Amino acid sequence: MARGGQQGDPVDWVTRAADDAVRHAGEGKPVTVSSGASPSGPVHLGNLREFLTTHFVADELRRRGVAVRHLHVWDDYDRFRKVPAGVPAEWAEHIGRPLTAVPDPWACHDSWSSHFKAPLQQALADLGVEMEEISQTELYRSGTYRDDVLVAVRARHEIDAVLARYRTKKPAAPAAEAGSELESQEAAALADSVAADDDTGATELARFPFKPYCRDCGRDTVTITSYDDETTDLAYTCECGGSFVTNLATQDEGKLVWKVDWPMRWAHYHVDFEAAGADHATPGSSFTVGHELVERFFDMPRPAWFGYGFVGFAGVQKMSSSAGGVPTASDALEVLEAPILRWLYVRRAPKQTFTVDFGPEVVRLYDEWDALGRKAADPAKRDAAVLAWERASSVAAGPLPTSPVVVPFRTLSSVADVTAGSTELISSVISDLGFAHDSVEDLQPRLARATAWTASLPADQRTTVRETPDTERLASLTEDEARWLRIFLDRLPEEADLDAVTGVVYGVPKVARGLGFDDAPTDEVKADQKEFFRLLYNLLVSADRGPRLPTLVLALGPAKVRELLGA
RNA sequence: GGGCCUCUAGCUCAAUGGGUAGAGCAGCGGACUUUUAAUCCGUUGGUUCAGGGUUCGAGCCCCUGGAGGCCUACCA
Repeated sequence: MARGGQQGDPVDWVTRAADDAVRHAGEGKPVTVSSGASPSGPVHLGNLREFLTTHFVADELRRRGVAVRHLHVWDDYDRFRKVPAGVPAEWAEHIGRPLTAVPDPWACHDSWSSHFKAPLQQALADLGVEMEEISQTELYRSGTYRDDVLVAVRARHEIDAVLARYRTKKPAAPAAEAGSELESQEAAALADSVAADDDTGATELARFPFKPYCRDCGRDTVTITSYDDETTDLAYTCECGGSFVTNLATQDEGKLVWKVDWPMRWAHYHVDFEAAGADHATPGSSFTVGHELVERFFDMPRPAWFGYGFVGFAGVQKMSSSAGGVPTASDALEVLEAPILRWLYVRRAPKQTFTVDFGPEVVRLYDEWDALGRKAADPAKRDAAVLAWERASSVAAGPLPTSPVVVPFRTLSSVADVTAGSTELISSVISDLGFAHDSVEDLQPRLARATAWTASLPADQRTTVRETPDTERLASLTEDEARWLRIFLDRLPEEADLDAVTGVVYGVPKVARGLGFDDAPTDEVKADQKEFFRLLYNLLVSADRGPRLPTLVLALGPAKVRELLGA
């Protein structure tokens, strides 16, 4: 179909993934797409791809009228692995406990996991992502997976055989090949692995697919000592000294190891599509192993899937308020409108890596977005790029909020730069620049983004308005300079009027040379203008150049200008 | 060892199941009463890393090679 490139709707990766998911579920059946993430730290823009990739597929299905469930699994029953920088060393005590059982070091949430979930949940709401969140802690604890755990435990030998196949490396070619240091390390690891395989009892239990959290100390620092298939009693000892027996059919005190947990979950919820990060998408990794496990032991075809690439960051200045120094979705939303952030993730093929740039590129990004929006208004121009715009700017339920009056981001940020952040003043200057609007609200949400972005720029890229007059400079004015200032102050209108101010700014040197305000400038006047402008920049912003003077003067207001010019 | 991504204009990057290689910046020319990372118009500039193959047609698909980057490799 769609030959000749004539008609036919544009197609992108989302369309194809949605097709795959429908095929997997069966035509006409409800579709389940799933994402998963661990709240072990700040959920950064790389992790966001997990949520958004899945969301776009779910949203496409909703647009088609398909019954779809976007299931988001929080891996909050995973163990706390290490104490990150910036967290008190005492937290080492919690290593080995589930993330939901670790206290929040910042004391603002009820647990470690909530602390990192909460900001992301807000960001996702802003991004229009609707999903059903589930907590592995709650589900494991409530016994939801009991039967699935028993299935995995009964099949543990076969499962281990599968896992072993993926982890056993092919014997490295003759050691005579000398090889690098790395290779000899691998050889050593291989030897260990082979030796371990020869071991029977202890090793087998060491690879048990279910791991309990210690009933006493709550950590997973346990060693399984026996398991009885008849009674489903599992005995373990813990490094804390405890020694207990838990029953897999009646008690819920642990979880499946994660390579088994994943396929179990696919089967339990009948997941039709789940994307995987590049780290998981590699052969022999969790995904490929999981695919085999879900089909052989949980009796379900592997979900449709693809791997997605990583997200890089650039131009991060004062961004990234959260711990870790990596920008999060909330950080990005400070600067980017929600549709634009969505656009970054939908416009590229999933496998492609891309970089989110918080520096000067932001301006261009907004310009391109606005240009694409204009193109999208013409139905005849609907192509893949427009399709990406549609996916980014709205969800099945409707469009995401946009600024009623669209002003170029560059303009907003420049004005914000010189107006010390007062939105009323910005609004007024923007009006004077020719963007009519009824209230500040008409400029939102873009204005707030522009203000935040401008504030994040390094000082040398910003304009710093003087707080007090430059008395030294004022005391050493040349004769011409003094005359210009006198004329300027004399003529400066009290009303904010861009044309009037422009006239004065350019007219001063003319008057000084005996010409009229509206006379054409002579070469001498032009030279004087340069001098005069520099003087004004010196006195207003301590620089030789700066924003266009009429707008700068307007932005500062007559009172401030008079003060800085020594009136 | 296995896998993935990237290589396109001076720079940063587009080109979404093959159909005339495009933008921004920089440069150059011009306009504007205007030094400005807040104006407009025009314009220069590419053997798409190399070599083969498939095709009426390849930046795109296949093979080989090169350079750079990333991921993964029993207990995450």
